[in-house]
Amino acid sequence: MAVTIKDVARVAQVSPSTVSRVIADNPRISEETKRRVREAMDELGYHPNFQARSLVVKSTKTIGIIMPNSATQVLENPFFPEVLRGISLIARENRFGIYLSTGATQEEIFEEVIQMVQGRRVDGIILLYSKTDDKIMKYLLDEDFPFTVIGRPFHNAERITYVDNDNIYATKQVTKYLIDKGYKKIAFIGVNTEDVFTIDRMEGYKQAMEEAGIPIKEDYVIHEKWLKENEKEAIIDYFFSKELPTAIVLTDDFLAIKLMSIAEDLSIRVPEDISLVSFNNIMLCQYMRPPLSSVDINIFQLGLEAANCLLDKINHPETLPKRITIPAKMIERKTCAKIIKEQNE
Amino acid sequence: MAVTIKDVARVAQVSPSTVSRVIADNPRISEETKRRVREAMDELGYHPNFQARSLVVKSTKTIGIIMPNSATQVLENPFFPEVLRGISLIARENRFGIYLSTGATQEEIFEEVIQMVQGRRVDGIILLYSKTDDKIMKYLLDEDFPFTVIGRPFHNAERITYVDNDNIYATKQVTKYLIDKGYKKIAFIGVNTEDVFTIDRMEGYKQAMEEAGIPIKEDYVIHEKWLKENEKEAIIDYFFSKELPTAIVLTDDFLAIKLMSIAEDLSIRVPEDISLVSFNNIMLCQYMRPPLSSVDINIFQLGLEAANCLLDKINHPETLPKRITIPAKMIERKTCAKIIKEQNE
DNA sequence: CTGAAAGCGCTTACAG
DNA sequence: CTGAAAGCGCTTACAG
Repeated sequence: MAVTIKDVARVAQVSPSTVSRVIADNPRISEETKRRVREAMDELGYHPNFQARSLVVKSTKTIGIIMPNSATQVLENPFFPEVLRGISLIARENRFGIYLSTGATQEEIFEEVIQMVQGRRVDGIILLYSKTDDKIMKYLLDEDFPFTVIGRPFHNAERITYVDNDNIYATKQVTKYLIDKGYKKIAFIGVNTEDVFTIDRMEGYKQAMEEAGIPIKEDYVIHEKWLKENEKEAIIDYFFSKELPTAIVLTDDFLAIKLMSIAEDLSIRVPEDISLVSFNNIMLCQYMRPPLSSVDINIFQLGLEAANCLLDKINHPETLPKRITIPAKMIERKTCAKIIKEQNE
Repeated sequence: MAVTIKDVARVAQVSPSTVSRVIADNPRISEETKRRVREAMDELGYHPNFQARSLVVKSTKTIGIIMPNSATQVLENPFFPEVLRGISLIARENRFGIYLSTGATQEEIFEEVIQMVQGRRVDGIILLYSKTDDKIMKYLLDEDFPFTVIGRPFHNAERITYVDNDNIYATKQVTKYLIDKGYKKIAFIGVNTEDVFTIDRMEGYKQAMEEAGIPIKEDYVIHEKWLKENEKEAIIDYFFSKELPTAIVLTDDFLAIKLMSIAEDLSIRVPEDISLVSFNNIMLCQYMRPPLSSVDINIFQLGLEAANCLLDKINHPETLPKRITIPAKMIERKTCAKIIKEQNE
């Protein structure tokens, strides 16, 4: 059986209370007995039992991380490991552990969240995504449980601490960049009604277009599913059924990479025939040919700050909700042509 | 404060013991009182406290996952999310939670492992990697703590349950495939002395070459670092300082993708001038141009089986160590030329 | 400076 | 079929 505080007490010839106090390095214990107790601990190979400690101090020193549902392939995206790396850094520095959700559907995940908070498995939660329709945030808010979200909450944002890029602004800038080069036939690929960040990015695209006085063609705003789920043939048909855009803003590098491969098959040249800018700046962007221009959203930083905010909330429950904005920066590579001049039809 | 078993007992007019028994669905409790207790639980919104339960039953219902150290960029690799998806599936089915390591260095990770097992934070551990030099496995073995590894343990393999591909065999097949096409100047990129799987893959390469009677040129066996860490210029120099291989086996898709981009810059054509096969078959392979031939190692399955084995070990501590081999299968795409005939120099 | 006692929220023999 | 009691391994007032 594992060695407990009692065993140590016996060997060190003190009471269990005293052993507990030297673990906490209580200043009221004499150096002499601290030494003796520590010796005993080493001798026996004592390690405190976490469960027991948690039970009495009512803190688990672990943070729960809710991933997007693993049934989809969102996880193929390097976003996830990178954000985890940021969170890990802070967790480790503060000696917190990480407890991960495993649910495959929204419903399962919701159940897990309830388990985590009611079962006192974690001290706080980081939501790795923000959906337009999600019971979790509301639940957490109602329970007044510490949490933080990566992305902009669709509801109750003013009551929630979250960290996000300014997606509207960033996409506006990117679109402007294209407009300034002279493009007018600019499409936007990758909205979906569930993910708030895609909605924000679309909004930024629209604002830039409007400010430039370029009318937005409805079939230039394209749902993420269209590129993700369609067979190559369907996409090709689409491309040839209407006037091709000359530049495209995409919400995700993966979409851009898929599109580039299709373009190549169709002998549509990037950037000569069509310019591309996407988001996330995954490592692979630089290895594409041509190398892909992409907005670096600082995923690591997103995770790091989310963890920081959460710990802050856990340690100071009264801190007010706040928003942290992580800068995003376009990395120019070779998928956008130089200045061109385009007629508006 | 959270509602406890006592609160439920009071409302349902039974003893706490009885409430505990209806939670466990003990058959000795009458349906009538079960109903009453459950009503009380619903009414109060009762959820069992996990810490307390763990403490007495001495089981945490959570498995620890040890990731490779997050200081490096290994995590950029989609291997990780995918293996996690497999583990999650099994964990969830068995109502186990997942506790994740956060360490950035080998030493930190080792400390964490000790915490996990001594602090009774987890019931068992899955090691996501196998290194040639690693104290963790030895420690776990000495402690007789349930664990499972993904990859082949370099030491004590006969005493450890692990799941792996047959990397030697798989690489041998791939190399043979190239040899059968008529290649002789075949290089191997991506060994490193730390990761057992790269050593196994190199071994397979060597065996195939030897069996075909093709002498192995030393500078055709190339360390992973060479491609990962060098600047483009250094790599270019290297390529032109010696006779170019006509085919290359790479241990990882990322290496292949990087190499393809460099080749394109040098106007070395794939597959006309140089054929390529790599490992992992990440989603992006199909979007490369030309689409990259790669060995599908079934990452999801690797995770799933590792979790299965671990649960088996947790539930039946006496089960003997075993090895599970997950099949690997080369997905032929367009990076290997058709039959050619090559002179051996 | 240190110890005895109570308690965190559960489970599980033991008894009836 | 159900309850009282002891205990899991800790921490922390309270007392001295």
